Amino acid sequence: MDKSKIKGKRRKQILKVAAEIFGKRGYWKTDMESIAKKANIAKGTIYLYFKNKEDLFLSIVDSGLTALSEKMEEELSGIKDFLKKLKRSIQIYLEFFEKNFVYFNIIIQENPGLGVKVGEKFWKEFFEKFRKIEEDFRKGISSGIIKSLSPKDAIFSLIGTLHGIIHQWILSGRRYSLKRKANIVFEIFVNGIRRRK
Amino acid sequence: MDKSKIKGKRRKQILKVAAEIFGKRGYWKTDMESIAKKANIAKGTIYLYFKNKEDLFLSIVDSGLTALSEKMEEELSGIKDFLKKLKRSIQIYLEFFEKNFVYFNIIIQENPGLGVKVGEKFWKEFFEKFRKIEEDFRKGISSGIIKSLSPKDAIFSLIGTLHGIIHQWILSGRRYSLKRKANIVFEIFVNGIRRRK
Amino acid sequence: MDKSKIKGKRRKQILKVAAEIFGKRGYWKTDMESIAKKANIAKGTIYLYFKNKEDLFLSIVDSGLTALSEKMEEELSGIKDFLKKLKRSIQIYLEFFEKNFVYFNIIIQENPGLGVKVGEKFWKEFFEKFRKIEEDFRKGISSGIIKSLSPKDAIFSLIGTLHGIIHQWILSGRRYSLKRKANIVFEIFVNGIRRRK
Amino acid sequence: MDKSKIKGKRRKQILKVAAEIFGKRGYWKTDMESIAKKANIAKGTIYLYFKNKEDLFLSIVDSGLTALSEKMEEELSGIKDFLKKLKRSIQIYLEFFEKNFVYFNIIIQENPGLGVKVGEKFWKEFFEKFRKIEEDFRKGISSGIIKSLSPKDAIFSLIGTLHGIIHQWILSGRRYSLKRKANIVFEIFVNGIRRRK
DNA sequence: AATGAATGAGGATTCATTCAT
DNA sequence: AATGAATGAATCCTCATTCAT
Repeated sequence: MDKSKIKGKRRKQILKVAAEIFGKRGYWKTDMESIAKKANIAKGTIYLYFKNKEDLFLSIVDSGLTALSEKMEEELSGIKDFLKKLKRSIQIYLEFFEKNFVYFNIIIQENPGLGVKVGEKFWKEFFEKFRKIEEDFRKGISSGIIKSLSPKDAIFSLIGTLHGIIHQWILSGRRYSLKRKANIVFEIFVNGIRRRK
Repeated sequence: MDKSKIKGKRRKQILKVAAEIFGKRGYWKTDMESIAKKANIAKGTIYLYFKNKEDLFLSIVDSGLTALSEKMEEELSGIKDFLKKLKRSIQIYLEFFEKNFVYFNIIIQENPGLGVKVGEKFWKEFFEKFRKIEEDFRKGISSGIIKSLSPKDAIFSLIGTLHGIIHQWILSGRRYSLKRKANIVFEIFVNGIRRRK
Repeated sequence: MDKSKIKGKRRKQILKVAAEIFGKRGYWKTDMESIAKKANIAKGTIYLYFKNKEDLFLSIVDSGLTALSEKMEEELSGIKDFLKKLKRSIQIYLEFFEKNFVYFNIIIQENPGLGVKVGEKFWKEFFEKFRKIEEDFRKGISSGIIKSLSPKDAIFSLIGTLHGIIHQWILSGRRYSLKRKANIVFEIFVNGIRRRK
Repeated sequence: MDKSKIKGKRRKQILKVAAEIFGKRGYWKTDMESIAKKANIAKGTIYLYFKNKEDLFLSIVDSGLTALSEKMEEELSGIKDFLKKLKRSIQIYLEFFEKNFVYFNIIIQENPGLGVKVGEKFWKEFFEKFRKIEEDFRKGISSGIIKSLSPKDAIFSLIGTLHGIIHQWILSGRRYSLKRKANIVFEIFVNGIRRRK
């Protein structure tokens, strides 16, 4: 393994450990010392890979958003039918946070009051990448499958619904399978937007 | 005006000022000094009314939740019809956060990493008080008005949808009337849960 | 004693203690903890009176320069004769650093590499206030008492000579009276080292 | 070229680069990383040639003092006449710092608060080597050329005057030739500022 | 009750130095 | 000899909380 690979590995190791702690304690209750200790490295080493605490945190957010984005891109590219695409999106979303539930706190809830607001970052960047979904909604509307409503309203409602369901799952102690809830979200959401004759 | 009333007044003044700053800067970026200054009192005075920073913050959360609860209790008591009640609930919810939008950050988004988690507090306490809604859902199901689904799923979906819509409103710079969105939320949510023949 | 007086006193106490330590160890080897300890106060207290370490240091420089300036202003105002004035200036200068010799390190030698360079500050600000000396030199030249040479060259030579003498005094362990050297400096500067018949 | 020569070369290269940075930023604001980068070597390599940062710095001081000493030794050996010797000394001194002005900061001004004080080192070592000058002064006195004054006072005054002039030159942005000031220094020092009829 | 000066634990960050490769 | 990743001691500064007045 060459050096750059090792460097990448170390970086990832820090990201992983830090995500776990940030996810558990939140940005402000997490100190660099804890991350270093858990990663079995010295405090200073973190600063070789990340400019500062904020940079480390935002790198986690970024890597999370990127992972989710890529997963979606990859899985949805082949699906043409709007409703099937929607259903698969919901599944992927829930699967992702079931598997990476620490990211839910980090990406969605955490509001570190930094220069960049993470919540904002999520809502903006995520939808930047998924402007296609907005496009899909538009097509769905024009094809008569779904009601004539603002695509933005629809998307924010959907994401909101998903977050509500994830929240419930976390509060209940994550004792059931989150991705099984995909059907319910789909059912509630779609039969609300589906046009009836 | 007797002393206890004055004391109550001073307390409320602090709560109000603190809510504003917490709402703007978040829990961790807010310092007691700023609150004292904005309230034109000495730092030490805050500690006569609140045990510590956390207590002050949670008192704001409480007062917010109480205000919202009371408003709902008051407005919904006379309504019998489930769908009308639901619609009014949505309206009140949106009206409340349009008027008190700083509370959205405080009650919903802020995750101070304190002993008591605020998000948790919200989802738990709020629904504690609104167990009635769950009851209403049950009735709605048994009367055949709505589909047979878990009341919890339904409520979390609804609240999630509402938060999504509020989020969108905040990100857009609060440039439109939030309560006008009540119809859309109702439409999306209800026509999803309404049973069709 | 009213509060502002007490506050002024505390400030001066910190300045005094800090000057001593900065003078002994230099800017970079001095840590805030040491100053606090020697002043019998908490670290944080220093920050109530000074924005940061740099501010504290520059305040010392300022207070030193001001004290020296005021002393000179006060003592020289009544003297008309150029050579007498010059002699008195030399005496005051040497007396000042004999009494406040820690300031010699701080004001003259220390080069903390801060935004404001202290040496520069000294040479500039000090002479700003003593532009009169330059004026006096000009008069001395036009009246034929002294040679026709650049006043700036003369002043820098004089100050340089004084610093050389102070340096020698410090290196020798300050075992003799510095102000007794005033005559020698005056003699060398005014008449030179060459013997006249 | 044999190995020891290469080693000497590498050492000199580091000294040169380090002198430049130390001269510009001062001891404390200079970090080993910057020196390594500018010298196109690894940080660790510096430690093969110098024990530590302090050693590197003091080596620069030494090399500077040695260069100046050797230059003087070389140029003054043939001159017998005291005043001519004095004049040439002044010229060499100014020439040296005009050419190597970064050394002025390093040798004269910098006060790193190290175990060995550089200023002290300068005044002591330099005069150690130039005890001859003291001897010359003594001869000058006994031959009646110069006044009967303490040779130490005279030398410290001279060096002080020179430093004042160099300081002025640096503050003015080094926009004129420093060695041209040799005459003025000589004139002031030897004959004083008083006009003779 | 109110004040605000004082406290000091806590935490981010830097950087000289080491050492395995 | 050379490297540069890793170390961790050192240090500045913040801010919630206390308490004498």
